[in-house]
Amino acid sequence: MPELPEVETVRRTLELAIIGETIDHVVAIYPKLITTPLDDFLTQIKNQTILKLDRMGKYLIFLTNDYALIIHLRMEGKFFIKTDEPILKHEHVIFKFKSGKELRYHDVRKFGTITLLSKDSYLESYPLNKLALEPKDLKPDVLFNKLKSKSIEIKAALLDQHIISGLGNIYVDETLFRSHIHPTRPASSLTFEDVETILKSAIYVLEKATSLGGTTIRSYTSSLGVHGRFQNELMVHMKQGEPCPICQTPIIKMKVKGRGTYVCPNCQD
DNA sequence: CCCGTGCCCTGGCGGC
DNA sequence: TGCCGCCAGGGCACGG
Repeated sequence: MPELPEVETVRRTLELAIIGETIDHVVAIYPKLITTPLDDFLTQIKNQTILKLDRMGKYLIFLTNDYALIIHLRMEGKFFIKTDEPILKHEHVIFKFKSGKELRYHDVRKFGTITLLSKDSYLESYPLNKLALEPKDLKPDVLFNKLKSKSIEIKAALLDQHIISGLGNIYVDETLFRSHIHPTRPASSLTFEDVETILKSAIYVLEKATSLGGTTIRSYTSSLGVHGRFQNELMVHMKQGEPCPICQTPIIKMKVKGRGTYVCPNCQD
């Protein structure tokens, strides 16, 4: 479940390995992950050099001479650097560099997306054109104004990348716990102070998690075998039945917008 | 426009 | 032990 801290960890790790590499060609073993027309994609990406790695919310952006390669890892996407090794079952797209190095996109659930857009218009194009700012860049009054007309639950709103970007299921639970706000509160019921608290909590949680290399739970580990350490800092996520670190009340698990959601029924209301 | 539902996909797990 | 069915979930298409 790569969210902002995991994607940023991938960005930092990959940066060291592929900046300056020139793509000879791409092998699309499972081409459905590529959302732009395949023939164009395969032709345009040839001879492009990786100049910079960026990130917006949960999107990874490889900037080349002429293009922006935009990748969403979704649930389990990850990268590996290899050279002439057998292709594994879940390696779906292989970027072959002129140096002989290979960047392999690995995704058990095949949920990820790979999009190639022109470098001069990618910010104005789907999917980045509708992406909201991430917590550290979002002003409380802007978020408050977006939330005050929403009837949806606050957790659903915080998962909506058009409202605020970078948060996913894990970090929304942690953010709302630290904010003492229940995930099912209608977004419109939040005060300006509540919204300020949520933003401060989100910024803290995301920065702390990023500094620890993200969270490694279940099947997800970042690319290149990097294991995060934020799972040791989780307060409520995956803690069903365990005592709340503040009040000792057992953490409960519930469904919110179809997502597994962990709450302290005493601290959050 | 707003919001809820179903879909994509496969490994892992619970139940029998 | 083996098999079946269901669950996990980010973001989009679709429909009311």
